[in-house]
Amino acid sequence: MKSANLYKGSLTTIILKLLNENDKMYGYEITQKVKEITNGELLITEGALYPSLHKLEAEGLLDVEFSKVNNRTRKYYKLTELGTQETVNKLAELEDYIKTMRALVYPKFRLQ
Amino acid sequence: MKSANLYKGSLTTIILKLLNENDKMYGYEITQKVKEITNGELLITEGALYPSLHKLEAEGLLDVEFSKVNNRTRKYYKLTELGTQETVNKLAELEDYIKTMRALVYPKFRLQ
DNA sequence: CAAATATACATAATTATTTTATGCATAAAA
DNA sequence: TTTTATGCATAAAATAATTATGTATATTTG
Repeated sequence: MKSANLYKGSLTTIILKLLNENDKMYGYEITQKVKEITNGELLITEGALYPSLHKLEAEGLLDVEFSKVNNRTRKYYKLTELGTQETVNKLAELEDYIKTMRALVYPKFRLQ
Repeated sequence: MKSANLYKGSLTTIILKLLNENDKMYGYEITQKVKEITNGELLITEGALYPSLHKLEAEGLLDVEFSKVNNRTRKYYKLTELGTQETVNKLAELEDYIKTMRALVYPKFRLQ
């Protein structure tokens, strides 16, 4: 997903949140949306994205729906009920992560 | 380092920053300090810590110094000049990461 | 006093995630 | 007509962490 490897482990959170915002999206669209929002800061590779989408689907967090546009196939993903719940969890985990990291790197932000 | 895998990729940043704050530390001390600062939120495993310290030393970011306390050996690490520079980079990367993730998960925080 | 816990380091096997490379296919632009 | 863009997918390799061990000494607890 990029050189700075802090993004490792963040892909699921990103996918779930984008789907929460956009109702339904297809893989390529996700890569472009992330590129756009981050001004090219973060580029999601297909080798990371597609396996991740497949896994989320297998876990029942995403539903799939195909459609053909301009003679090209799109595979749309959308959140299931369970996926929406997991989105909430993942966002909370992100907040915890940020809070904890701030406590570690800015001693003034000590927790407690 | 913990269940929530957002921490993957953050260990180097944590180690470097702690050494920047504390001048010199030994491995076990680092695990305890992280546990303390994060109120037990983040537990660094030895299997992750020691290989990471060895790698940072091999890259010339850390210097090593042994000392014997209460008949037990401690291996103290401290930042080299290069290590201090890298600390600055890692902290900047963390800020970028947080900024980018906020842009992704809170659309109101759009970059640009 | 014996057993458990804490201190202190280290590595190997496994697992998980990502990068890099490759493959297929169609459409649009240069 | 070749390159770039759109669209999916997977396999090999790299990276990083967890889990499981191993060694050794010190301290605490029952």
